[in-house]
Amino acid sequence: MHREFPEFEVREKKVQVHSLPELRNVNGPVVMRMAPSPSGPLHIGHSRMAILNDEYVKRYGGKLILRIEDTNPANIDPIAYEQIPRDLEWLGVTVHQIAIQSDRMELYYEQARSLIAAGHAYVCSCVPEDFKRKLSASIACPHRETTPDENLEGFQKMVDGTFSQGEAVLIIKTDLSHPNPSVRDWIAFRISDAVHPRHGREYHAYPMMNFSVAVDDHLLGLTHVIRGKDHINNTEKQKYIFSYNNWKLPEYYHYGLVDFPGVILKTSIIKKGLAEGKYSGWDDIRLGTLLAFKKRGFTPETFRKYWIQSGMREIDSEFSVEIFNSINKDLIDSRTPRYFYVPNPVRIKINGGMQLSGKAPYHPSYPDMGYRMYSLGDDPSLFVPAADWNSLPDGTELRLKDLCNVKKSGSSAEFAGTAMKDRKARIIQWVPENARAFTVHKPDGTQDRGLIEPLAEKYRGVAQLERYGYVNIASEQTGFFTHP
RNA sequence: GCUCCGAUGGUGUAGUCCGGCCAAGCAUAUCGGCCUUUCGAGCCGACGACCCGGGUCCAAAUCCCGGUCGGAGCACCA
Repeated sequence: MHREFPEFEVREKKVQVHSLPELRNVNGPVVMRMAPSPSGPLHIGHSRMAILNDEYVKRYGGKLILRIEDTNPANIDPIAYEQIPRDLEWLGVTVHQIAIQSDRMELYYEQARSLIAAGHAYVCSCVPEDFKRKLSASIACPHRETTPDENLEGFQKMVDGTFSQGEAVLIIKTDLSHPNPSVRDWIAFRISDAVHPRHGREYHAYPMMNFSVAVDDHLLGLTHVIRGKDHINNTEKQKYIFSYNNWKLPEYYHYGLVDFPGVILKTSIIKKGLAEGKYSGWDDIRLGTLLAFKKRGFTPETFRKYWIQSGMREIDSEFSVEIFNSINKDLIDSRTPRYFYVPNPVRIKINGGMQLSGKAPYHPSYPDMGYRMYSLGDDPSLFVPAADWNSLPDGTELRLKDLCNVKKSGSSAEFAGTAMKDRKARIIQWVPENARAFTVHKPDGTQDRGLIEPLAEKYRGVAQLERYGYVNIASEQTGFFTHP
């Protein structure tokens, strides 16, 4: 359109504003929560729930409650009580209050008694198979007609340990003809003999998630609940508790499930691997834990950007490593120094050179970061990547980056000046003879062994190893691969 | 099987509630160009999508019906 006067063309750069939709019914501050089960440290899957809730609390003001749902004593790893808050802190998630469910047992008992007294719950001692059979046929079990007094007495026996594991459960009456059989008369309490890491054997009757969640969502004053789609049916069940008590329902949102191809997230698998010595720890970089991403040098802001960009719709999706890496690269690149690393090195001698010296910027876009200077002397030897060297036919001219041109001649190289003349020549990295052995551990469990330039010795943190990738340098000899 | 939900380019999404400004925006990937002593960054360009079939309407990605495909849940896990 403005071809003739391109300088007058006003180009408005559209800034991508990926923001989350407004929540319904926000009147003043919001109260939200995240509720991981304490089976281990948080992984990337949890980070979505944490970030989304945190984003909204920060947008509207209010508070975010971390609720640790430790009501199944058989599935608790004590490490979680400490590690989950640390993981959240690293993510930049602001937790205003922590509620540990196993410390709130009396509240659940109280609510249970009140529902029993009102005739909304009953103690059932049917064998599970019978119970299920009856429910699927929409038939009431005989215990459903027990009087509130008898049920209160029965519940007391569950609580004080007169009944033992498996002998009785407390059931919430719902609707026996509900189309979804799992919503019909669901279990609110069961008895567990397992030792609870915080309370030992103090309690026998433990609330099921649907009961404690409903009670807490109300008592803690939740205004909005954001959680995964896998909870849609649970929401349905929990609504009965709200309705029996005439409690105001929070606004519910359920985001779609994310498939993380090839990422190891399941705590059961991780624990098995840890026990077998297959993984070095919860931060083993083959895992999808936040600890592992941290170790690889990812910045927490990457998680936030990624999940905001993914939105909150109910569509299931596949996690895009590509986009995740790209976000991280964009965030870290400008403050990441450059170094030379030569994986699988081959030694070459440069003939005909004079006093060779190298001068390479720490960051080409930021000269103020300085330069790496190397004096190599006459006819020096150095190392280059075998993959590059061997793929070039004899006689090819190539450039050793920030050093000089050479012409390949067997296993040595003829000096070919220092001027940039052939812009098409391949430019490769190199390291001097006194380079150090350096191993890069990669998330697929493999390692690359090679040589890193001496000036990287003191550096710790993520560096861009030119033409190789971003690596979190952890020690003089080892680094963890971040991404290409 | 039953209940519920969803479907926009290779990938991730915006738009769908309240139909028209959407011959569909952004990001990422790929390809090409510029720049650059990195296969990094930056800039420019190209590529590429509304699941299918009906219906309503002046007008449908958006509403309705049917189909297909995919997902979640399914009862002493959370």
